[in-house]
Amino acid sequence: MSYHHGDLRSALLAASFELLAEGGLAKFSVAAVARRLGVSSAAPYRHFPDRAHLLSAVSAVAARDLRAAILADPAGGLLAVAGAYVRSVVRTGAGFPVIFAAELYAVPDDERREHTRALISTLLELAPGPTHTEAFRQVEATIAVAQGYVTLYCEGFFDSRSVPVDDLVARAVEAARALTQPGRTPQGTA
Amino acid sequence: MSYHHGDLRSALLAASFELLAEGGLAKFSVAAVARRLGVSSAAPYRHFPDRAHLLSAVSAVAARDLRAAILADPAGGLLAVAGAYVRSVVRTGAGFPVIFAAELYAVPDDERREHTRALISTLLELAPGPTHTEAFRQVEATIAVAQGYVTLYCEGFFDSRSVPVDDLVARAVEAARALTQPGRTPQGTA
DNA sequence: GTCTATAGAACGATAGAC
DNA sequence: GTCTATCGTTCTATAGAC
Repeated sequence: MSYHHGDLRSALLAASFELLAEGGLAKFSVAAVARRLGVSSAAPYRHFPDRAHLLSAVSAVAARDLRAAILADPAGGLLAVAGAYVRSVVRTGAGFPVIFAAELYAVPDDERREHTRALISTLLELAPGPTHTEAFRQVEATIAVAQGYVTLYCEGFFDSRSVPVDDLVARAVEAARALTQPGRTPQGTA
Repeated sequence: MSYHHGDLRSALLAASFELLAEGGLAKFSVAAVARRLGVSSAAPYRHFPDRAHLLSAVSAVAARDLRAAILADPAGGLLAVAGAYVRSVVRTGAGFPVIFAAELYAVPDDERREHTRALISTLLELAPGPTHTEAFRQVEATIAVAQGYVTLYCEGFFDSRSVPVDDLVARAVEAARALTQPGRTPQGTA
């Protein structure tokens, strides 16, 4: 080992996203990240005090980038949320289950908290409303269907070779469109 | 240790579901299952040759029970699929990501394959169609939204104390209703 | 059919050399 | 700031006693 990197911190984050995209949180480990970069397993601990803080930094970047992707999507509104979510998360492996991972709740990282707050705020602004509660439900449903497609895709339920990401995005957007289409009657489960 | 069980095999399956419901696949391990039952970590290997075969048996039971729950749901059709899926999977922890886990693909277990085949078959029969392809897409979307709600719920995105399972089920069913409502125009993403 | 004991691997994290 | 080396833990799986 003789790796001298200019910015190991950034490299660790990039490698973390690679690992997450390939195998999800299950395959993520500090050791694996270090291995991928050709540095010792101790090196990451110079930049992050422990595994949780590394994941927290990953969460912050994921939240920031996801928000940016949503705002840049020409579809706009919740359709942009669904489309950008599926496309981003399939690529980075870091969707809500990583961004809001339970193991991060107790990690005091102001930067992460600021980025996740901004993300949620943006999501709510993109929902048509009319009430705050209703907007929240619309965001919920949109993220749920997008995350659902991502989960099934990443777990191999779709044949990833025969279903390109673009098709997956299209299906999620189509589902999101149906979810918020006006004229339907939201009533009980009976 | 002095545990003599009449049917350790069944107990191992039950304990596996408990673990999955509490912590998902991440917290599942043969050792943890044994620990929960108060038996030695070697005991499970008398009933299952390895971890993959234990999980395969879990998958078979999950597929069978999920199919039964769907068929027993008075809502019928894809609404029953969404409702029963959310309710069952929140309780058992074993949804599609477990039933069709990638690590099971190479495990030759005829019983599991038969149960999963029957499940898929039932799902397709419940979709309104009209074409086979369209039915498949409808099932996909329904499972995606149901799995999405489950994922967000289990990852703690919802406050599990303030959102009872019944509410979660209701929201998923409502979303599924929107997904298959007639009159909408399935077109491209533009 | 369950136990004790153990081998071997992966991981989180730390100490100390450089 | 990275390395080597190491400790303690958890896990999968096997061997052998009972």
